[in-house]
Amino acid sequence: MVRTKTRWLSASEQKAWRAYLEATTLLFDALDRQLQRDAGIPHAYYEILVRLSESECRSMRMSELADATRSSRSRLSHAVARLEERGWLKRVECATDKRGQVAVLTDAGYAALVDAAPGHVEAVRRHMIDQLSAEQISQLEQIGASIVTGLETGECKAVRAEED
Amino acid sequence: MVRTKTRWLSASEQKAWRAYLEATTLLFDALDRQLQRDAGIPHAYYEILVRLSESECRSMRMSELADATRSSRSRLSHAVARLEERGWLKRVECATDKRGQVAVLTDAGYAALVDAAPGHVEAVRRHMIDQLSAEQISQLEQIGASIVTGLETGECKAVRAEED
DNA sequence: GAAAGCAGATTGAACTCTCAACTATTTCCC
DNA sequence: GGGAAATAGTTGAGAGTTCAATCTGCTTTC
Repeated sequence: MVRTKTRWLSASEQKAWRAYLEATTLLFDALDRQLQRDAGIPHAYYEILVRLSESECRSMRMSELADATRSSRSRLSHAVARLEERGWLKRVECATDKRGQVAVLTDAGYAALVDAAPGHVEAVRRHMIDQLSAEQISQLEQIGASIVTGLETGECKAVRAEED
Repeated sequence: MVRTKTRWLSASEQKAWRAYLEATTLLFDALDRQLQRDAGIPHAYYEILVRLSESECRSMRMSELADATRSSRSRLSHAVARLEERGWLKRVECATDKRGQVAVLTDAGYAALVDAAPGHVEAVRRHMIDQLSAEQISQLEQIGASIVTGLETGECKAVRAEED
């Protein structure tokens, strides 16, 4: 592999990257702590409950759920197993595909979510939304969307390029 | 504790939060994978090396390093232990405070960082910087700074408020 | 100048996440 | 139709993170 000259970050780019990194580290840690303390689950598990609660019949195929939560299949399997142990959801076989599993939120799981949501939303609001102007919030949405697009469309290209 | 009415997120606030969450999840996962693959360390460890490399004598007190990397003391202890096993840094006793330890980057650690940096910076550039306009980059810096400020100044207040 | 409390750092256990390997089923295609 | 390849999902091992407990040494206070 030919090593081309590294395009280092400019001073302003580095400053932005570090601010973003620092803010995100602090914020995500704070949110994880809040949820762990008040609901006994990490944020990743909370998201699983949220997605299930928002979908038809409070259920989703494992792979859909993995995509929706931006989680690996493996991570989701482990997480769902833990949540199942608590009785917050259950797995049932998929009717149309014998390989498939469908995760279904139970009433207990829904109740747990209803319980956890206010505290979590308050934390998101206090630590993030309330710190930003309306303008910044819409900027952040745009920024997030751009990054997501880049990562989604760039993956194949990137992988291929690295193999050259 | 009196439960006041939850201030749910508006549609636009929620959209922004989810875009940010999604982008960050994807981005951090991509960066972690890149570093793990090419340098054999997670991003948190990389940051430790960076901070040490930037400081006087390539060394820092453990607690300073923990603050600089926004890491818990415990996490840092474990991480430094791993990096020490590889010979990338070492711990020496602090001259002025017998409780203290100073982490020092070794030549091998510095070499590993020099090796890892180009790939990591390329990944940050490709997945984030290149996806954003110059304006968005400066917006993101501001947004990050605001969130950090909120979390730093808000912590004491928040804790106290919750105990009321 | 001793007791009490505080600060710096580490440890171990429990838990989450990643990676690679694996099973089972479906789809592709000749 | 039948074998190769792709898809769905799980599993176990190894590694990182968190939390609470602990240990040591500094500092405050009376």
